[in-house]
Formats: sequence, structure tokens, C-alpha cells
Amino acid sequence: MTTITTNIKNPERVRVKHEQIFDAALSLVKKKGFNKMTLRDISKETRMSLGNLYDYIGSKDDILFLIHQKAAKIFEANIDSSGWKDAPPLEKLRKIIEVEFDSKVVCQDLVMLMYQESHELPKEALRNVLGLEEKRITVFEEVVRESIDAGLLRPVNPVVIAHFIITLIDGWVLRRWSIHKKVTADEMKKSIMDMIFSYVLDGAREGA
Amino acid sequence: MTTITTNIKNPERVRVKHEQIFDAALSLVKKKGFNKMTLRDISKETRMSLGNLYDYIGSKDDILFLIHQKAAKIFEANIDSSGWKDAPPLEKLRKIIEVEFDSKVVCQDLVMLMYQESHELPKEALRNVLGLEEKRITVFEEVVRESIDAGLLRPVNPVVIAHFIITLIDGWVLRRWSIHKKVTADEMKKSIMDMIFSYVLDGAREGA
Amino acid sequence: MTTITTNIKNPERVRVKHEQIFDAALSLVKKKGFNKMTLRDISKETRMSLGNLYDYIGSKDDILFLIHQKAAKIFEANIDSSGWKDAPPLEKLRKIIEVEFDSKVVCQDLVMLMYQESHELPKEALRNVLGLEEKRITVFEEVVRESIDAGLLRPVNPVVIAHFIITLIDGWVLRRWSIHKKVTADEMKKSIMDMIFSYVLDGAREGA
Amino acid sequence: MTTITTNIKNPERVRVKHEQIFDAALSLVKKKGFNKMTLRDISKETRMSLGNLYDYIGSKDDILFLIHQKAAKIFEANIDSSGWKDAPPLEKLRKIIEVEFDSKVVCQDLVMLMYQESHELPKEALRNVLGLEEKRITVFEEVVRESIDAGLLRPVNPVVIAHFIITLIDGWVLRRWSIHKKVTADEMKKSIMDMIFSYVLDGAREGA
DNA sequence: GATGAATGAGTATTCATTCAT
DNA sequence: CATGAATGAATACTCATTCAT
Repeated sequence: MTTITTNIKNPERVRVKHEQIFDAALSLVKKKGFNKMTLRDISKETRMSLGNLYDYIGSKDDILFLIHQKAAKIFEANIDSSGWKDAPPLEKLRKIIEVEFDSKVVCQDLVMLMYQESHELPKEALRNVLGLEEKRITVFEEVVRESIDAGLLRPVNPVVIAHFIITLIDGWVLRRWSIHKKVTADEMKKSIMDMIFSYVLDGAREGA
Repeated sequence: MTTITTNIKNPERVRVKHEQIFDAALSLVKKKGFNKMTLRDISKETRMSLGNLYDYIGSKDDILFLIHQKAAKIFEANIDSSGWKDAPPLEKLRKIIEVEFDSKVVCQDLVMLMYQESHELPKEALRNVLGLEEKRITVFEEVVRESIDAGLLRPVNPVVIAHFIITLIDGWVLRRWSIHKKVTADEMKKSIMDMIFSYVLDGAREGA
Repeated sequence: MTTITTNIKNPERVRVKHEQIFDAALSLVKKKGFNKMTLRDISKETRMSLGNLYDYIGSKDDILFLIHQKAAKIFEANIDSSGWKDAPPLEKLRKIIEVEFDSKVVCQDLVMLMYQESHELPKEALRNVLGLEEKRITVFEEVVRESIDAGLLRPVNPVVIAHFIITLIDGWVLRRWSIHKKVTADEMKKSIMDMIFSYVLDGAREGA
Repeated sequence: MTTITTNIKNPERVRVKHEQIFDAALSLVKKKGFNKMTLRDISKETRMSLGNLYDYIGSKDDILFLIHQKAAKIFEANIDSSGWKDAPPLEKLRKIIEVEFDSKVVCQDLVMLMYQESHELPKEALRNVLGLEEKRITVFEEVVRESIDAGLLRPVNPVVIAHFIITLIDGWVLRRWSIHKKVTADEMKKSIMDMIFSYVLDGAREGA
């Protein structure tokens, strides 16, 4: 398993320090990008000495990995805690789209970071992170599949739909420099919802 | 205007060398990312001496700007040369979506680079690049607007639709690690087309 | 205040290392001039690693500033510790001239450096250094003024006299390539002393 | 003989170009110092191409030598053309002091440059330049000697006097940052004159 | 004689990482 | 566990100089 190297025995202590490092790093990466962020920056921001910092991480890349992992956990947790599982099928879909959208809007920095900096991760770590994301997408696929099986949706490809959902939501963040001036988050959420449902409910007009 | 600094007087020579630099840089950025690409790498790859390289650029950032500018031009040119203007309204829309998709598929490296490295650009250069992209999006908006005005489409927000089109197409490239194993480009192109048209033609089911 | 940047927390350590850097730099500047002296030279000479060197200075210019500051301190200290203050007025003047001369003779390298390299200092640092020198000159002015007030000297302009004293003494160092072959330091000291006193005691012959 | 390398046959052409180079270089050295002045700067300022520049000089150091040589010639010429030779002995001395002072005041940039940058000259060239200066000083020595021989002055050491004269005059320029605010050139000229004459006419008071 | 493109060694500076205390 | 000083490889950029045309 991909793990962050640490010399420290007390796991709780590690958890707390990792939390601090995450906070500092996220704000710094946002400000200057991962490459221009230095470990001295982190050291200053966390008020840990440089040497101590290295007791909790094995390398600078570990910090990036830490952020990605945490991000994955956050997005997963947001879905999990939304209680979507208790809703009826179609409502489930609507619910997780909504939660995912809200979640991504709140954590825009994380979204940006995942698209912009993930390629800086060492291969192994990248694989790990992508694996987590892949697992997360499966939830969307399953929900769609369930509705199809229940005859509530056209027999579309759940993989494609899940991909569209994530893409459209992330697009709202990734292209914010262009779109946020022109469309509000609520409008966008509604548009995405309509777009997805217009497609899965009634079906395509065969592209005109 | 944002321009790349050069000491060389012969503009044709500059054009040619910039081409070479672009080629080398694109492949190197793809391989190691912009930050880990060194000017020595470029120098070796282009077989220009380090000093000579600096006769054609003002700084390393200029190389990134060069790529972005060139990318913008390529995507613009692909649309322009597709003859979409001569088609009837709805066909126009279909056409530019198709061309944009094909264009982005061919230049996946450029797409990745634009999302991953644009934040490394100096502010001024970034503004410039985003401006070009914004201008490009306008084409999509106009085509949608025209069809709406002609009563061929529902009165959707052209800004949103244009945004969706670009987002869905770019999503196919950005998330290729996940989706390319599962869905072919042609399937995806058709799905995107259907998705867009199902939305603009008939309309949303009010999100279930 | 103009200060040398350092990352090191222990001030005593900083003091010691600055001392080492000063020693190395002075000898190197003497040998090759400030511009041709490289930080690698300093690093080698001080046996500090390049990175560590930069923990004690902020830039190469800081080294030049370090030397200038130190030089100013040395010349000031030499005067201060000479006990001139306890002498009677005219004797005071004689004393500080003598001390200044001896001081400059011992530190000829510093004198050369101050005239040759000070223009390489950043503006702010230069201002600072000139300020220190100006303050130092004031001592000479005051001593002259005191003797004048006591009726022991003609009412000459103390500013001019102080300027002459420093100029004549520094001239012995600056033009050593010419004069040291022909006149000994002791002769010169006596000549300068006579010259100054012949002027302030009895007065000019109205330029012949 | 120390000479500046050139490939060009036509000596008049060389003279003219050297003149241009001198003008450009002097102003540039004044502005940024010899080290920070680049040959590209010179090229731009003289509107000669870089290659062409190298047809008239052998190296960057040649430019510094060119300036020094020219400076020496100027100071020499100023003395020569002053008609001092036709004056009676004491008047001769007074005259050349005055001319030297005026000459140095007009060419302050050259004076600064000679003290600040001469150590950048290659050994051979430095020797050459110092030789010219030495020769120039001899004039002062001779004039003093003549007056002594004529019984018009005390039997002082002419070498010392000549040295003092040059030193005091150059001091007015070298320390201008301090003294120009407080004393005018005319006052200074008079003070120097008085100082010298008070010393050579009547003699020292044995240093109090 | 003139042009301007090319060369490449050289330099200040940064920063991830280590380690003695 | 924590500190902070030390290491040194790496890198963007400059500039004197050369040379084909």
C-alpha cells in the first residue's frame, strides 16, 4: 500500500501533524503552485522545524500525496454522509449529483489542485490516487445502473453517464475564470441536472 | 500586447526556430512537466546552443506562453478550416462540435498541458491566453444563439451550452486515464452529441 | 536599517561566520576584484558549503557591504581606542592624524577596496556606508574646530581641513604604486603633519 | 608597446571609431560601471554591430585601456596647452596647479574611472597607464624643483609636493559625495593653493 | 568592412534533504 | 521528538567572443 513515511510512533500525533501540514500546504499550493511552494514555506506556516517536518513525511511529494488522499476522502465522505442511500432510485441519482456539486463548489481549491498538480505525483502515488477516484465514480455508475435496471431510465451506458456527471461538475470549477462571471452556481447546478436527466430519461434525438 | 522577446532580426528565422522550440518543449513538457523540463533539455533537443536559445526567447516562461499561444491558434484554425459556416444552422452546431472533438483528440497533449500548466504562466501571459480561449468559445455561443433565434432550439442559455460542449469534450481528454479503457472515442463523440442535442432540442424533464 | 539577511538564529554563530567570510572575501577581492570573485571562491576559502554560505548572507552584494561596514568599524575603533580625547587640543589633532595614518597604512587593502569597489554597492548600502564615513570625518572637524575656538589655530574651515587630512592620508595608499618607491611611510606621515600644521598655524601666503 | 588590436587598415577610420567607442563607453561606465557595461550596450550606443566592434578592439579590456589612454592624453594636453612654460617660476607652479584642478573638475568622470576601474586592467595595460601618469607627475616635480633651485621655495622634496598636489586635487573629485555639498570648487581651489604654498614657502611649524 | 547569428563556459542563487545535538 | 545548521546538486540566465556570409 502506498503510505507516507514517518519515524514517529504515536499515530495520533502523526494524524494531527499531517492535518497541519495539509492545511498549510493547501493554502500554499493555491497561492504559488506546488512547485514554487518550498518546504521552508511549509515549515514557517506550520511552525514546525524543517527537520521535524521530515519526521512526518518522507519527501516533498508525500505532501502532494497527502493532499490528494485527503481530498479523495473528503469528497467520498461528503457523498457518504448525505444519506442518499435511503432515497428512492431516481432521487438517489439527483441527490448524489447535488451533493457532489456542492462538495466540489466548497472545495474548489482541491479540484483545481487535482487536475493541475496530480501529474507531479510519483507514478505509484498517482496510481493510488486515481484508484480512489475510480472507486468513487463507481458509486455514480451503480446508482445509474440501478435506475436502469428498475426501468426508470433509458438503457444508457452508466459509465458514460457517471463520467459526464463528474466532468460537468468539475468543469464548473476548472473553467471558472470564464463561466463564473456569467452563470451562478445555482443556475449551473440546475442546468447540469436538467442536462443529465433530459438525456437519461427521454433520450437523444439522434443528434438532430 | 504580450510578445516573446527576441534579439533576432530575421522574422522568418524566428518563426522557424519558435516552431522547433515548440516541438521540443511540447514533447518534453509531456514527458516531465514544465517545471522539471530544463532549458538544457530544450537546448539538446533543438540542437541550439543555450545562448542561441535565449536569442529567441526572453525567459523560460516564454516557452510556456509559446505553447499556449500555438495551441490556441491550432484549435482556432481547426474550427475555421472546417467549413462549418456554409452549413445550415443545426448542422453548423453538429459540425463544430465534431471538429472540436476531433481536434482535441488529436492534440490531447495540448489539452492536458493547457489545464495542467497554464497556472505556471505569468499573470499577463495567462490573461492573454484566457482571452484567446474566451474568444474561441464565443463561436460556439453564436452558433447556438443563431439556432435558437431561428426557432430550431429551445431558448436555452447559449453561454451554458457552449460551456457544456467544451467541458464535455475536454473531459474526454482530461479524464482519459479512467474513461479511455471503457469507452471509445467514437462512442464518446456520439454520446456527447446526443447529450447536447437531447438537451437543446426537447428540453429537460425538470430533473425527474 | 541596512542589514545583512541571515537564516541563522544563533547570533554569535553569525558573528563568527561573518568574520570568516570577511577574511576570505577581503583576500579574494584584493586578488581578483569583487566582480571576478565568485561565491564558489568564498565557499572554498571559508570551507562552507555554497548553501550554508547563503544562510549567512542574502546576496553577493551583502559580502561587499559586510566588508565596507567592517572597514568603517575598524577605522572608527582605531581612532576611538587611541586615547586622543585626553590630550590637549593641538595634541589631539596631531594624535588623530597619526592614528588615522597608521590605521590606513595597516589596512591598505581596505582603503583600496573602499575607493575601488564601493560603487558596486547597491544604492541603499552605499548610502549607509557613506553615512558611516561622514560621521567619522566629523571627529576631525570637531577637533579642528575646538582648537580654533581655543585660539590655537587660524580660523580656517574645519570641513576643509578634515577633508584634506583624510585625502592626504588616503592618497598615500591610493597612489602607492607611484609614491611608495620614493618616499617612506614615516617621511610621508611627517610631511602630511607638517603640511597640515603649516597651513592651520601660520596661514597661507595668499597663494604666492 | 601596448596597443589595441585591430584588423582595419585605414588608420583614420580606426581613430574615428575609437572615438565613438570612447564616448559610448565613458557614459556607460559612468552609468553602470565597467563590469556591468556589456559589449551589447556599446554596440547599441555606437550603432556598430557586435562583429564590427570587434574589428576595432581585441577584447573588452581594450575598451577600458582605450579610456585610460585617452584620459591620460586629455590631462596631459590640458597642461601642455596652458602656456605654463612661459611664466616665471613660482607663477608656473601656480599655473599648473590651477590648470590641473580645472581639468580634473571638468573630467570628473574620468578621474573617478581611473581610480575605480584601473584595477580591472590587465597587468600589461595597467603598467602602461601608470607609466603615463608617472610621466605626467614629473612635470609637477620639475616645476617645484626649478623654484627650489632658484631659491624661491624651501628645500622640500619635490616628489612629495607633486604627490600632494595631485592627491588634493583628485581628492576633491573622489570624495565629492561628501565635500561638494559643503565647499564650492573655487573655495577648494583656493584652499589647495594656499595649503601647498603655505607649506613650500614658509615651512612647517614642526607639527606643533 | 560590416552584419548578426551562434557558441558555451561561467555564475548567482535555490531548495530538497540530512544529521549532529 | 524537536531543532536548526549544513550539504551540494541543480538551474535559469548572461555575455564575451567568433565566424560564415
